[in-house]
Amino acid sequence: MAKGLPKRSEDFSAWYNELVGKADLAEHSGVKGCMVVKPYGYAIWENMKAILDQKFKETGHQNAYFPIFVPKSLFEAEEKNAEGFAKECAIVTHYRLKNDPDKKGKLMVDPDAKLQEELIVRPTSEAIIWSTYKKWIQSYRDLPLLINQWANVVRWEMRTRLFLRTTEFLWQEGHTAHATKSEALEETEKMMHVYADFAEDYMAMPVIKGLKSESERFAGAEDTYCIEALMQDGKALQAGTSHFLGQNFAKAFDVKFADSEGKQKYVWASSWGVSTRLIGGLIMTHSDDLGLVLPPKLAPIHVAIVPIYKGDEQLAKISEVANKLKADMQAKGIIVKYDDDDKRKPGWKFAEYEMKGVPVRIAIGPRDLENGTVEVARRDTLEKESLQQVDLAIKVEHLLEQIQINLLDRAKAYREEFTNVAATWNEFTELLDGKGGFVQAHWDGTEETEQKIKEETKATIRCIPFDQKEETGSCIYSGKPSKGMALFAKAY
RNA sequence: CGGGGUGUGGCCCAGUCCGGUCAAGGCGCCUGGUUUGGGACCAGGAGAUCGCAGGUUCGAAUCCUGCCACCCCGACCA
Repeated sequence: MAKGLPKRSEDFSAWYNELVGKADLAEHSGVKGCMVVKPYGYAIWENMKAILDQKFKETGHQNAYFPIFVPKSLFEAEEKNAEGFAKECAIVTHYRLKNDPDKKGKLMVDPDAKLQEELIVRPTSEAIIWSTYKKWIQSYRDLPLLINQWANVVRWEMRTRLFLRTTEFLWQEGHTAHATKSEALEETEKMMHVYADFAEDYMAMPVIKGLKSESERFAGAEDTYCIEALMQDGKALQAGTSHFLGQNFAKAFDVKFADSEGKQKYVWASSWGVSTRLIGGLIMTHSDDLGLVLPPKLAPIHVAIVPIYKGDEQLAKISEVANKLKADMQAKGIIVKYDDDDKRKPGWKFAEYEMKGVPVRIAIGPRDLENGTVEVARRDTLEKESLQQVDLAIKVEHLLEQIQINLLDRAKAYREEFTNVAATWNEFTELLDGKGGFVQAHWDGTEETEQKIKEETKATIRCIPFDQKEETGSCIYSGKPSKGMALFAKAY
């Protein structure tokens, strides 16, 4: 692994790009905008997935799987949804290749194999799923229908960045159907909280919960709830969304049920999703100029043990101690890698595990053998201390908990420092041009104002936070009356 | 879609302006040895039709034409 990263302070974007590569998380593939998620990066996703999946099941959802292709006629059924995604769709038009008569050894699309109806590669699955729900739902007894899907989707974006915005990405999408509006709203809200809890409890990434403005709302939704996180460069990241879909899809796909009185009614819906983008958020929340910093609850490896030795005999003695400590830690559910690879020197390994964000590193050398100690280094603070081998597993267990807490505290403190209230337009622009971060300000609630602010400052309304005191004021831009504050930021 | 850039062993890249032992260097890999408390060192070795297709020329990584791909910056977006 090559050494050294660009500094965050000098070029955040280059720092991020190189970190993703050097920490062995992902790389560009030969396909435009599409990434290869490498084993170490995928292990993080698997951890996220396992926890989220458990949370979905605890909240009553079941997993299912729907096709990657959506026939155009289904896709266009819900007009707003179709319109919103139309300009970023991959479309399958043919189903066969043939040998090119003009170019030996080359293939060409067989013009005779044109599909009667084009297939859209799903950018999201509402259409295909609601066309299926029509068959599944007849009675109020079939409701609520609570389904989640783990899948890949394709959105043909102009510009991509590893994890943050790739043409193909992995995600989960929940699609639920309910008998009443209030149930659907409750579900929408519940899943936003599930996401927020996951972000804080596992990713150690504090988020702001709120409502999207109309222009930022999901195409086809009545309301979009979201969680917004703040990255170390002062830009916001939309980390998850939960949509209240009203009866839009039920009407578009004619999904009705008979209520207990036998009356036919349209069902109410929600959909919600998070993606591999969370990994980008994880990176940009905690990592430093030495590399990745991972919260223990998501780290593929909790502890790396590095032996420091001269000769096979000494290595054998160290290995004996290391393996015993490893077994003790594993018994507590700690994931330990004992790295006795003789081809790498300790210094190389130290740098490598720092780059990969392993929360705790333990070094064991001849001095430690004599003293019954080990050297314990924590990734978050880079502090090192010598600890007695006795009860090490318990100490490491506590240390991992402390690291998890510290990362969240640190991220919260950062966010607090970079969340400011602007009372005047001057303050507003100065904050956005200067330190960046979230800026709370009164907004008149109109799309025109939102658009003008975006044009002049590049900042968008990330959300109207739920957690704010009722307070009237006047719009930062137009001076018109405002019923509350919106949260602005430049965003990814 | 605009602007910029890049394409040379597995990876990073020199060389391209000015055509001629130019296919260099570093990392990695293989062999052997010495090393090991913050990215070791020595010796030897393997590995490239220089993105693709044409063209100019005695001769092309280098010049010309066309094409393709990817990256970065913007607009758009999770």
